Amino acid sequence: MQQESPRRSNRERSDTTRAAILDAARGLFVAKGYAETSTPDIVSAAGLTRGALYHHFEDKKALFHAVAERESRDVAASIEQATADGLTARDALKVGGRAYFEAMREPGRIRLLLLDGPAVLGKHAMMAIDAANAQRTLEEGIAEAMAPTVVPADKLSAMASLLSAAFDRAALDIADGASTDLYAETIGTLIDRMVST
Amino acid sequence: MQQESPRRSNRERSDTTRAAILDAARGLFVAKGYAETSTPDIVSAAGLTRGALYHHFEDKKALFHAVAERESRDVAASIEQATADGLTARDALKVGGRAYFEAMREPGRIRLLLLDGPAVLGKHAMMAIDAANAQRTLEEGIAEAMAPTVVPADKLSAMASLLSAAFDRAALDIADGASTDLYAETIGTLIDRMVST
DNA sequence: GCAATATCATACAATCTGTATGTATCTTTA
DNA sequence: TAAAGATACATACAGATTGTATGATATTGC
Repeated sequence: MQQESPRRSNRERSDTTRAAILDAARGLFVAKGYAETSTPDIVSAAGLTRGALYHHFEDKKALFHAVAERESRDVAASIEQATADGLTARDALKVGGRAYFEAMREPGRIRLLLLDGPAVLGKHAMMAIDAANAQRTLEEGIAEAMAPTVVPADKLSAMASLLSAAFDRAALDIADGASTDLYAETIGTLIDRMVST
Repeated sequence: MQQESPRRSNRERSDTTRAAILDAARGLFVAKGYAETSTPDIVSAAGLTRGALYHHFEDKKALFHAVAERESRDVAASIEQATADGLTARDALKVGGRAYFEAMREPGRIRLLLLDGPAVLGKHAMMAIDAANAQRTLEEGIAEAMAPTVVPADKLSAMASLLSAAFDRAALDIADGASTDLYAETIGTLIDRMVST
């Protein structure tokens, strides 16, 4: 019979309990929503107590922030991986969009990142979480796709924001049963026409 | 000195207290958000007690639903008024969009309809509230603008959804300080190119 | 090895939500 | 029109939740 773990470093202890809390919280936030999920539920699912939770996280909102942040990083990683190779800017936008749809099909991400996130953390915090760079990536993609035409920065920003909103809505509709292919094609046409001079 | 109101019908009593609760709730939901607003706060602001609130509304969520519904009706009325005259379908889309931006500048509407609404009531309930017809109106406008080209229903639905998402995002960005003219122009171009055959 | 600190559990105070109950006012009807 | 019932609203209560304060145990630095 093995000893339970005669000596674990603080770092190691913190990492495992933080991960346990994050995992349990994510599961419940996804299943019941942020508001309907209680901290007793979370720590109970994690096999801990509320003391651990409030030691590692400022409050319930900070815990949600950490969950959303990790989720957003995972989404960003999926997209980055899909668009790694040498594509034209226009194709990179389309391929990245499809990768985004695919990533957002992971159950719960819609709720975490598109529904509860903006309400709980505010639009500004969600934008900061949003890979912190999705907007910039889109702007660069659009600018490159429209080259050599030069678009003013504010106009470019507006186009990127609108395109990003379209991607988000597409993910929502797809989660509601709409066809991924239909939306990929519709957005593809939208991109083509938007960047055409 | 006037008598306070020696006799008021039940209908009249209900209407005034319902309105008082709705007004107070709207103000607090807008100022602090749904989650941070307590029912004691609401009825205190309305000069009533929680008994009245729970008599007229099933629960706090139902009260929010009523507030959001009224707000959405007001927005829809503004748009309808702006697009009443005989415009081409394409222009009606643009004018309607601008009217939407203008209507959404009314403080609080962003938070009620675009941030808290989807999280508190769910995407489905918000779509049902959404004038119940905004999506349909957009679909008709797009179809008419693209005539005589005939677009399959599901594709039309996708286009309308994406356009609606763009309008929502534009309203959000404008509330954050972006230029209304810039977004009106950018979306106008988007519409032109989207409906061009 | 011992003080200092980090990790986590337990206990507590302040709210908040929804319901149950009570009272006054209005409406129906015999 | 007077009693009976329904409606409008206030008050009281039970259960649950959040954040904090305090306590115990394990780890780390000196």
